[in-house]
Amino acid sequence: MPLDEFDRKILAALQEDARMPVAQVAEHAALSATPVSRRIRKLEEDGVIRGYQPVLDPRKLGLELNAYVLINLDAHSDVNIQRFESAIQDNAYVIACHAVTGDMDYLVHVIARDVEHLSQITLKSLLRIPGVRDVKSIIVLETIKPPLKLPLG
Amino acid sequence: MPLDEFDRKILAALQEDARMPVAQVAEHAALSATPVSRRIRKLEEDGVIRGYQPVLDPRKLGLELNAYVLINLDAHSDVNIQRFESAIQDNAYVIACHAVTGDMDYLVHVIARDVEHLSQITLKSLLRIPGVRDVKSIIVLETIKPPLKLPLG
DNA sequence: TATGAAATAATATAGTT
DNA sequence: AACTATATTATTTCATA
Repeated sequence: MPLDEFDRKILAALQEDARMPVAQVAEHAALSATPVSRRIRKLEEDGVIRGYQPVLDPRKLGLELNAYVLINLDAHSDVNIQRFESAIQDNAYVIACHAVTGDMDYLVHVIARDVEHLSQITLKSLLRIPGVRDVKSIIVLETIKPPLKLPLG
Repeated sequence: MPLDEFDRKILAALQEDARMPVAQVAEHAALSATPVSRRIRKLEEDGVIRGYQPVLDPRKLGLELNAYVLINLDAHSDVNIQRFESAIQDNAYVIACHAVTGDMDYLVHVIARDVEHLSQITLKSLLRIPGVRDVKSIIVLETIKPPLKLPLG
């Protein structure tokens, strides 16, 4: 079940364009369509490919502001953690969240329409989650490299 | 050219599964296949949909460790910035990078096989970029919410 | 100007070797 | 794994609101 060179070439091609026709993926992998089709299905079944997503332009959706918000809880009880993580799941403007090392507990990726909207999300949603002590916002000024591909080497 | 409710429903369906058949997207949007097909193409042409990506499981690719690395430059000359950003583009394990506010200049999302690999990336690649003064690593312990969807409301 | 239904074209999948 | 045949699916055409 480990990936071979064909699988890597297939994944690389799909990372270029997940809607690329199988025949074209096959060219990239120096294979014919049939085995590529079967391999893609196997990669899906094995959970290597978890799904397919459109890459949307946040600006075209009116979402101009990205921020990374570091959050601290005042007590790390199960209830607090449960409540925090559930509030995070429910907030559509929190597009990612990780528990992290260091003096802050969570790193939260927030996307917002503008500064006022970010402020509203921070003050009215994040800071009001019970157990949240402190938040520090890192605001994105410019995206140098957008998150698109994973390394396959 | 602003998005209407149909467009939002279409985008929401595609965010569930970008390979969903047009007929099925059409059901979600309470429309028939023809206009959905045309609307999707228009969304692509307008740059709202920038492309399509497979969602890969990093663990299945042997990438077990995520880190957010904050980086400081010692001088903000054009050369330094140019050199830094170009080095970032060339590094496949840097999967995203933003210029940010605060006392650090950049927030870099690194994905690595393990702690040793992260250490190697930090010491042998990032810290060796000319102009880099300081790095602070925030290591991801657990992903609470994986980055998948953008809010469409 | 945008839709829906039907016809056509493109593409993916299954069977066979 | 490839070739061929079949089945899905997408797109175009055309009539219409």
